[in-house]
Amino acid sequence: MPRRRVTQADVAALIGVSQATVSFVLSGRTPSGVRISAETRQRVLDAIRITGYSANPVAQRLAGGHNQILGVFTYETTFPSGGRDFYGPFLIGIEHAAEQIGVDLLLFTSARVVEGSRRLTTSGWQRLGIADGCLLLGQHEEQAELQHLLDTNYPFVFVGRRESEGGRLPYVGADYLSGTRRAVLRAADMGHRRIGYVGARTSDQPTRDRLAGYQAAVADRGLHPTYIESVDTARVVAQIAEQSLSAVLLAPENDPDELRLALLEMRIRVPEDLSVLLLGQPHHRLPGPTRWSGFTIPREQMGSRALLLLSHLAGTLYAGTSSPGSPVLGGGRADPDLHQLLECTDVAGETLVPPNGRGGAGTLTRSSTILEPKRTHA
Amino acid sequence: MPRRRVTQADVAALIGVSQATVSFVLSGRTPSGVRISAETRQRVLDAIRITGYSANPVAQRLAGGHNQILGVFTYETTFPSGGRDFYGPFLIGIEHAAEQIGVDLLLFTSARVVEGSRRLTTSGWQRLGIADGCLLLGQHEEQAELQHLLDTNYPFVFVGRRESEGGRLPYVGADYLSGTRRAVLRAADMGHRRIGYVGARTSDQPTRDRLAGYQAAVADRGLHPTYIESVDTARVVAQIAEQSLSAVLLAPENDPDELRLALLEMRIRVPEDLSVLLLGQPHHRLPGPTRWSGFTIPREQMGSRALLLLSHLAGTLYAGTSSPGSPVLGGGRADPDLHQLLECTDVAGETLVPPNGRGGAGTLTRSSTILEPKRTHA
DNA sequence: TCAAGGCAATTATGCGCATTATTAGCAGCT
DNA sequence: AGCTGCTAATAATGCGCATAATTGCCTTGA
Repeated sequence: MPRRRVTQADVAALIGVSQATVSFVLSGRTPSGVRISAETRQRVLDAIRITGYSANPVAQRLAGGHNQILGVFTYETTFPSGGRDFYGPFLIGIEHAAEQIGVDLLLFTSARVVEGSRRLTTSGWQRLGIADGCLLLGQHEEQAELQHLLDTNYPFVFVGRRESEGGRLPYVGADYLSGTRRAVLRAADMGHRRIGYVGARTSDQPTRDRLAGYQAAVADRGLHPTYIESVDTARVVAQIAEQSLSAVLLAPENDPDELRLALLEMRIRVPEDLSVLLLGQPHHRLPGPTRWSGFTIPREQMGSRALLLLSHLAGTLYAGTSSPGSPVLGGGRADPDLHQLLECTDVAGETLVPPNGRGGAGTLTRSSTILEPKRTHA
Repeated sequence: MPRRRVTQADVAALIGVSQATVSFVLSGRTPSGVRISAETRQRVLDAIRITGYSANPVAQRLAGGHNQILGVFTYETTFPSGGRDFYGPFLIGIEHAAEQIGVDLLLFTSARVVEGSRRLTTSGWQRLGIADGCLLLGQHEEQAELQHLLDTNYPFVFVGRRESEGGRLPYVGADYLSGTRRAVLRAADMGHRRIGYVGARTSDQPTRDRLAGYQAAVADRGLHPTYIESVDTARVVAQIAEQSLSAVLLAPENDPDELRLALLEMRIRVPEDLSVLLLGQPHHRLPGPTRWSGFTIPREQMGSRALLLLSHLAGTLYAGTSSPGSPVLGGGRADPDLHQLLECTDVAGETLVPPNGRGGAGTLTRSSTILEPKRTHA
């Protein structure tokens, strides 16, 4: 057993052929009119088995080939120490898919951190090249960086929907829009008429999608939209009371447990006085005992689907020595859809019930005692 | 701006020197009597700044250098989907350290899975070479594989203690032994005389360490050791009653909440009738509401310390263009300790109280009603 | 008998960098 | 002048693989 790793040259020498022949057999491709006889091919394969040869991914990559490594770039720290981790579920899916298709995952943890989020600067850039392609997770991407990505023709896939001119950014996202829409309809069908939306007024895609879904569904049912910006919990509670809402949709940046407590202080019970629908898993802390109604994002599935898509785009799929020779040039000339939207999973939960007193709001008396919040809002 | 990435040759051409000169300036090393004048060095550095050059990690590695990539090999799936993840906390620490020292993390998710655990087979083997070194996490390692690792002189570090002849396996572990010892002493100092140990009878290092700690502490205090093997919860409960224990140490493979419930069925309340000390975070499911006494493993710290150690061993630490030229050959000729044991963190918790009726066990009447368990044990 | 053409493979080259071996230039000395 | 010794750099090589360019051989047709 040689201490040095076995190379294609070793394999070739063993059966008296050239290194190039081994390479051709391995890749299955023969770009320049090269032919390998069935017999030679078999001898090479045997020699590979005997020597236990396995390609050096580094050399493969340097020579312009693929190396079965896919990158994962997270704009924020991948594994946050405080509270629940946001990327965890995605990574579970990603890892699962990676295991399935036999690729390694490269986490770009070395990227420079600017203003709390990682950046794809020139230096970070070069490092991407190690992998055949890269998954991008997080919200803080910059336009310039994306442009660069597109320009270089490097395969990448966003986890999470990304609108772009010409639909040039590939992504695997969750369908917040129809999820939110269904949430509204569920409440409406149960008799709720005053259904509010509580969330941050940011311009990220998920927020836009949720708002669009809310708006559309409310219009559908001839209801009146009520937007509540969630900066200060006390304020949110006050507004809910003022507007005598009987149900609210809660964007995931809210902390539902905190809100519930604050509501309780104002004698508004969930769900007896107020139904609550969660639009995705809350970002904050660990889940409490409450089974919130609403929907969840299929994060694991998003992760694995994204990796699969990326793998297609990167052409990282001839794996073993099996298939005859799928074309692996270009970038994603095959079928996989560049824009995949996954359905959100509705959760029945226990916080959606018919409106109080079966009439609708029944909140008039309550609201009168509540209009002036005791808390000062900083 | 050239579409192609900037290479050392480009930088060199810009100021009219050779590619080798650039390489020398970058690495700071001059193995064979090569000298670079301060002036030239400065010009090179300027050119690098101007062009935005950044090394190609792939080429670096192929040419026998380091590439600031450290591998992470987990014998089990890194991100388990069922229940709580075991590696998570380690990874948090690992990532944090990686970010600090500016290295990327390579997850070997492509390794073949044999009998439910990943293997470092020959093929998996080759892939390790991509990284400068590798972290190993998990219990299912094989002797042969480890031998191979040592033979090839590839830098690696175990997360978790590993005994080995000659102490050749580098690791960063938790001091289960003294942690367990302290747990016993805490109970004894509170008046407990009958302190049992509940755990699996496996031969892994943590179990051996815990048992050693238990044994030593019990002997210290002149107590009698009671070992209870945890296969069937009902049986465990029965034995606890039979032996009229007033406190038990619970190895982390037990599910404390489940045990507590089972105990309750036998009218044994925790902690009134039985004090319980947890020897590390339970492997199973999410933490319940109970604040268990005992200790926790500093998993995050283990992760980051391990990565730091690995980084030393791999010589992955000249980073920027700063230091004059630290020796980077050999393997870990510096100070970092190859065997690091981290102290476990004691947790006061609410399940350790003085023994019932201040006398010791006070369990005689209780045990008589309990001796025959109602459950059949499969 | 010789060119044309297909087959089966080989040789050559380069990816970007680290590193060894080598060279050019010059001062100081005998 | 010629040699040594020193500084400051360059040229050359190889890592292991992918791939373009090329070669040798054999069959076929005229």
